[in-house]
Amino acid sequence: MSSPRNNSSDRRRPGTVSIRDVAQRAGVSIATVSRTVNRIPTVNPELAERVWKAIEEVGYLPNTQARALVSGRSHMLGLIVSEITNPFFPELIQEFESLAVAQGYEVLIGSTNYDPVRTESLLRRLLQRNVDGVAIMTFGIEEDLVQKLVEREFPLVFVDAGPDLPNIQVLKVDYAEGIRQGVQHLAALGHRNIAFISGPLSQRSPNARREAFLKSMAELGLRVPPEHLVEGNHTMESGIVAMEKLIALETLPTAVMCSNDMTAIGALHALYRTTHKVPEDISVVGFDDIHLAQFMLPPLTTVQMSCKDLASAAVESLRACIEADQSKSQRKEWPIPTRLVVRQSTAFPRGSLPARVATASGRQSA
Amino acid sequence: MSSPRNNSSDRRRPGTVSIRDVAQRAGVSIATVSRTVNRIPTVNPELAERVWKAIEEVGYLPNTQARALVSGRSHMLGLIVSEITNPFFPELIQEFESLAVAQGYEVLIGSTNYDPVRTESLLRRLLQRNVDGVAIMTFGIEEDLVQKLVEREFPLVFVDAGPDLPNIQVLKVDYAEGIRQGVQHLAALGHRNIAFISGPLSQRSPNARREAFLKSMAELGLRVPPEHLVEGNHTMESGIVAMEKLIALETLPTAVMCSNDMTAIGALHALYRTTHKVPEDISVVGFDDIHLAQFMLPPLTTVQMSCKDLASAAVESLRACIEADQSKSQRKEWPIPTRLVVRQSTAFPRGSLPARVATASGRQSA
DNA sequence: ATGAAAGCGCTAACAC
DNA sequence: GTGTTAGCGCTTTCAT
Repeated sequence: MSSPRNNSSDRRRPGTVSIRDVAQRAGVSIATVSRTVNRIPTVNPELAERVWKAIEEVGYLPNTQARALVSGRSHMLGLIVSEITNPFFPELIQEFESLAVAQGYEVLIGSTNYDPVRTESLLRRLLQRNVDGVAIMTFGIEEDLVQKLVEREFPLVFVDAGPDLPNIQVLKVDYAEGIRQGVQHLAALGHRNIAFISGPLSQRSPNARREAFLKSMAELGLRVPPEHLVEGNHTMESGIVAMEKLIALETLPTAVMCSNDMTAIGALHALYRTTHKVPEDISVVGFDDIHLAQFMLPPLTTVQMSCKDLASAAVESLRACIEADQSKSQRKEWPIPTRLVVRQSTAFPRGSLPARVATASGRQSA
Repeated sequence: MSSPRNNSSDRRRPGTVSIRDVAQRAGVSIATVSRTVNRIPTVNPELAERVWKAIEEVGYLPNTQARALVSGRSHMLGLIVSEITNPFFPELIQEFESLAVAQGYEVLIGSTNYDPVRTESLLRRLLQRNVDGVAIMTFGIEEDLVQKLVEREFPLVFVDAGPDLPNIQVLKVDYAEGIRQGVQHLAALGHRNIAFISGPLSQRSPNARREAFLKSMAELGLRVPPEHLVEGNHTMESGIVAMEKLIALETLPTAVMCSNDMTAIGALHALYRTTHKVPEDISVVGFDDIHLAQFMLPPLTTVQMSCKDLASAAVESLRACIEADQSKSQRKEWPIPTRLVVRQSTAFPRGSLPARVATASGRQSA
């Protein structure tokens, strides 16, 4: 009658206790322990008490892997970003993680680094790990790579755009409105000559931002000469390069709208190396409102795309998708609002009456 | 004789194929499939061929959870950082992740946000997920929280310091040398009046840096008045506050050494708001060499503590620990070197002969 | 209400 | 060399 299993044998890590240890200690079956842990209401309160006590005593922690294996749900979420060193993402990740953990999910983070090979292997890893859902927050990913996830009907959430399929959620950032907020702000200050530094136009979201800029300008009846449209790639370095191109122009625009904050920060740096002062000679507006923006010199006026909104919509939509009856889950779009945050990188264009007033009152230079 | 198991039943995700599907398709047993996948050399090449073909055809991906359950190894590594939004960490994470993935490990990232409650739950999650090892890169964590990990003999790697136990690896950053490099650089330029902005002194590593500063100054026979020792908390905000305290002093030091880059960046900001110019009036040195440092205005002179070195030592030591015979794994220290990166936030103190020369040659102002 | 037992997908003895 | 089988730790019928 002796049990063939020896609890302290095998490759088990020392100190690891299983459900059986708890059952034995509490003098109940493992089923009862399982039910107690999962708070099934039918367990006798007295037994439950004993079980909890035993759990405490032996330091039992349910093994997530085993749970996942039998339940078919891993309680892990995949989060795919383009590049973790881009300051926009850590803030998003942090928020996403907090929310996910609060809902009982673990997060597997992967960055594509814009490398399709890396992305492919990343997706395979997520599949093998059996994540319950994946948030693809890369602002541009090759659609065919996502094919496998789609086939297996993984709940998926995209930013901006995604295949038109069931089980897919899309976070729609209102670029049109966000960019318009920036442009209108500049126009309201009196700017007519506004340049735009875009992100990589091979991607969807940067493209949407550029289109939004052109549309906003057209709405105001403002012309945008082609040389005022410079392509960057959303890095600070590319912002520097792009701004240098603008500086080399015969006539400097009086304001620059940027596709994201890092670009704007690059522009600020390029300008710092010249005699042009921000905002006196030229105004700069960013997009994203990353943490850094408020600490720039001068603090950056920018359009806020709330990380919190983005992250919470992502987690929420995935959770809904996962926990809903599979059959009735369907594509849904979640609007993500934007708002203008006015700081000190924008001002009236030099030479306008309000600018002179501002100058007279000491705003001009430190 | 009909199989009781129906492959397309249950909660299994559509498109999921198991080892049995492959076995059936290839006309072999599941054991042979397993052996093939795990590249056991004894399998008949002809059969292996058939198995690989079947795998390809049905799109089989081994289920990591099941593997982990039976093998006792999850192939997951925990990575604990203090705060993912601190720019130092994303770079570390990125490197750590790349290396871990290259070794076949997944990474579970957690940030403590300096919150013991959060940290506790984080550690519990890692335990439940059965990670194979944990890197604690927080520069300061309550030791008793790590107790459970230690008990279960999880391979652990710490930065700077950790309990003196087997299975524990320690990454020793050579602060003494790093800080000395910074101080010597300043001294070589002619600075005698050097202040220090520290990190939170309740933590080990900031303390070590401060001690190193005092020692380096003493070595040079330089006195440090108490008001030149300001405590910050390694954030940009605290750097601003600390620098403001220094600015309020009767005589401004001619140079400031900072405990980390974010602090130094804060100092730069505080100075920007005044009439004091960097580096003409005051030199600033950071520590870490985060990505941002090179893009500051002016680019920050700093002491590099290589993320790559740190990450690779962490992954390598964990891997060694995990894959080694448990019995012979023992505490080991891994030295992490530092090196000075001279940029443009440091110069000769104003009034010294070389400074006048520099001024004359147009270095003074833009 | 509780326990026994059947698996979840896989690896590793153990037979042949 | 290959197949059979016993679990890994857990959840969940199905009896009782």
